[in-house]
Amino acid sequence: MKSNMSSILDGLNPEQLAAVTLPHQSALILAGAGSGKTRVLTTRIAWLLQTGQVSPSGILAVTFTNKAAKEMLVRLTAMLPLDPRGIWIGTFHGLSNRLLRTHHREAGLPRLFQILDSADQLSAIKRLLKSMNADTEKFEPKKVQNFINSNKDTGLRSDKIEAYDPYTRRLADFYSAYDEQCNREGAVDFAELLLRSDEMLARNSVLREHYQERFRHLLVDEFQDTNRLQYRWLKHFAGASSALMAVGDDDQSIYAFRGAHTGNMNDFQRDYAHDNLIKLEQNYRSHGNILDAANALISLNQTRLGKNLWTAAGPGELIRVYIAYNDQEEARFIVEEAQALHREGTALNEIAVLYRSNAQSRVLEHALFGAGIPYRVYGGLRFFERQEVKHALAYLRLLANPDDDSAFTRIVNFPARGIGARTLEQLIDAAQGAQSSLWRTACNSDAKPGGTKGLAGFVALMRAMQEAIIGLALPEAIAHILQTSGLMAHYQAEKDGQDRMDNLHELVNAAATFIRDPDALAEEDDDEGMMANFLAHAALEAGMHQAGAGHDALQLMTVHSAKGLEFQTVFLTGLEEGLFPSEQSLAEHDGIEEERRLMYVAITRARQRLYVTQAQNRMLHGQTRYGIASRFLSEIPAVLLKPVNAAYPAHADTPLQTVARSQHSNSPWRMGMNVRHAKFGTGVVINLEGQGNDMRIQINFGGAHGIKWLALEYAKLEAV
DNA sequence: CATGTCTCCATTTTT
DNA sequence: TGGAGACATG
Repeated sequence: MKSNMSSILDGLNPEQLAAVTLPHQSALILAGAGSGKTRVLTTRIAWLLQTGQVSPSGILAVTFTNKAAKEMLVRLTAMLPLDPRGIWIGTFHGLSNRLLRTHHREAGLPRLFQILDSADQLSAIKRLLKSMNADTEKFEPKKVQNFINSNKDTGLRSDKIEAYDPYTRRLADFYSAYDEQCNREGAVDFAELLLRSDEMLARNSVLREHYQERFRHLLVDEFQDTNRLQYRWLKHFAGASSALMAVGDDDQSIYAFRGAHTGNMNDFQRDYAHDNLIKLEQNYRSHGNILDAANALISLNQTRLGKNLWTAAGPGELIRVYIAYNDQEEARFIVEEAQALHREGTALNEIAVLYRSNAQSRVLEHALFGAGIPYRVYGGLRFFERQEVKHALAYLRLLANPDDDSAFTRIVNFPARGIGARTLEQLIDAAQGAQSSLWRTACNSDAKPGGTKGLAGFVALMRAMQEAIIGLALPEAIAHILQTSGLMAHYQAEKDGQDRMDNLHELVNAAATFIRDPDALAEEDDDEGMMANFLAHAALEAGMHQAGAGHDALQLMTVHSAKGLEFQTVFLTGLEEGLFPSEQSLAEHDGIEEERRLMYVAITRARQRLYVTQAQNRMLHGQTRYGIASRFLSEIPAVLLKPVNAAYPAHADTPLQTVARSQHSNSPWRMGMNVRHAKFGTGVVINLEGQGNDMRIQINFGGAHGIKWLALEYAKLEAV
C-alpha cells in the first residue's frame, strides 16, 4: 500500500503535489498550458481514494467534453485497481441527464424524455415559428435558437426576461411557447438538461441535501469555460462538508462567444477558495523560446489572474516567420516544409496546421492533395449527426415516445410513402385543434375517409414494428427497424447510398457496443429504458468526427479545436489583421483580449517547432484582400523570431502598415481598447482616424448606443 | 417530388 | 469563391 501510494505521487513537482494532496479544503488551481493539469486532477482523485479519505461514491468530477471525461476515467483506472462505477465522472450534460433520469418525477419529466441536439432543436423551433405564423424574415430560427439558449445558459426562464422592446418581447414569447412545446412532446434540449437539474435542486431541499452529503469532493475541469448556469448548477452539490477543486486557466478562455464566463473564477475564489490558489506554471511541453513568445504576448492582456510559464527544457529553436505573397504560396510553403520534416522522420500526425477560420482550410487542402500528403481535417459531420442515422434514430424515438412530433415529421414520409405536404398540414392543424400530438391524431384519423390512406399505412407500419421488436435486444430491434421501415431499401436503391448503408450497419454495431457499456446500466433495465438510454447517448455523444482517423496524416484544424492538443511542429497560419485577430472581434467587448488568448493557445500547442505565416494577399469572400501583418506578430519579441524569407522584416512599409503603426504608437488610443464615455458608458475602440486634435475614434458602446464616431477634441473619453 | 437556378451570405463550437 | 437555402419547373 505504502509503496503504491508513493508511486502515484512520484514525479510530481511541488505545486502539483500540493494540489494533489491538498487537505479537505476548496481551492482554485490555475493550471497553465502543458502544466500537467489532467494528471493533477486524476492523481488527486486517486490519492483521495487510495488514502481512504473518500469512497468512490463521494466524488463528483465534471468536464466539458466526453473526451476529457473518458480520458480521466482511463487514467484513473490505470492508476488504481478500482471499479470506478460509483464515481460520478462526466460532462455537465451527461451528469444532468443521469440526474434527470433518476429523478424524472421530481423534475416533472416523462420517464423516457428525449434529448434534442442542436439540429433537432432548430427544427423544433422552425416548426414552432410556423405554427405561430411568425415572420421568419424578422425572426430567423437561428436567432431565436440563440436567444433561447443564451438565456437558458444564464439561468433565465422566459418569464424572467426583461423585455423593454417589442422585438425582445416577441422573442420571449417564442421562448415560452418553445418550452411549452418541448414539455408537450417530452423533449429536452442541451441547455434544458442543466436548467432543469438546477431548478429541481433549487426547489427540492431533500434531494439537494442528499447529494450535498454524498459528494464530499467536487472537481471541475476547464473551469474558465463554465457559464453562469453551470456554476449555479455546481453550487447545489456543494454542502458544508464538500471540498471543491476548480482547475482552469483564464489565459485559455476562448469560449466567451458561447457563454463562458471567466468571472466565475473570481466568484469561485470569493465563494469557496478564498485565498487558496495554487499555480501550476512549470510547462512540460514546449521549449523556452516558444514559451517566452507566449508569455510576452499574453502579458499584454489587462484582465488576467496572472501567471508565467517556465520550462526546464532549453530554449530550443526560434520561431520561424514566413511572409508569403498570397494564400496559395503560404500553402505551398507549408507543404514543402512538412514534406522535409516528414523525410527527416517526423510523423505526419505530429504536424498540425492551425487557422482562425474554417474557410482557410480549402487552399491548404488543395495544396496537400496535390502533393499527395495524407491529411485529416477536424470538424464537420459526426456519426450521430448524419442524416441516415438521424432518420433511423427518429423511428426509435417515435417508438419510445409517441408524442415526439419532431421524430414524427422527420420520418412520416421518409422513405417516401406518398404522404405529401397537404396531408401533413391537415394533420398538423387537426393536432393543434385537438391539443394532441401528431401521432395520436394520425391514429384517430382512421375514421375519416379520404386523404388519410398514406397516414393509416404509416400508423399500421409503426404498430407492426412495435409488436415485432418486443423481446428483441436493442441491436436486433434496430436491425429490424432498418429493414421494415424501408430505410435500407431506400439507400440501396440510391446510387451513392453505399456509405449511408454502411453507416446504418454501423449504427447496429454502435448499439451492440452500447449495451455492453456501463453507461447503459441505469436504474431501469427494461427494453424501453435501454432504448431511451441509447438515444440519450446518441444525442450527448455525437461520436467521432469522421473515419480515416488513426492513420498517419497531417492535422488540419482551427485554433479552437486545437485546444488541449499538442504537436511536435505547428504551423500557425493567416496572421493578418482582420483574420487573426478577426475583424468582428474588434467590435466585441474584450474581443481583442479573447483573440490574444486564442493566439496564446495556438502558440502553446507546439513542442519543438513553431512556424507563423502571413499571406500578403488572400482570397476572401471571392475577392482578393490585401492584409497587413497581424498585431500579434509584433507582440512577439523580435529576438524570438527567425525570418525564413527575405520579405521579413519589411523595410519598406506599405501605406497600410504605416497607418497601422501610427495607430499603435503615436496615440494613447488603440484598436480594441476599452474606454468610458460620460454619456454612453463603456465601449471598445474599433477604428481610428486622423492625427492629434483632428483624431476621430470609432467606438462600439454595445446595447442602446451602438457604434459611434467621436472627435477626440470634444468627447471626454477615459481609458478603462 | 426531384432537380435546376437564383440569391444571399460569410468567426470560433461542445453538449 | 462556394455553400446553403429558397423558389420554380418538368
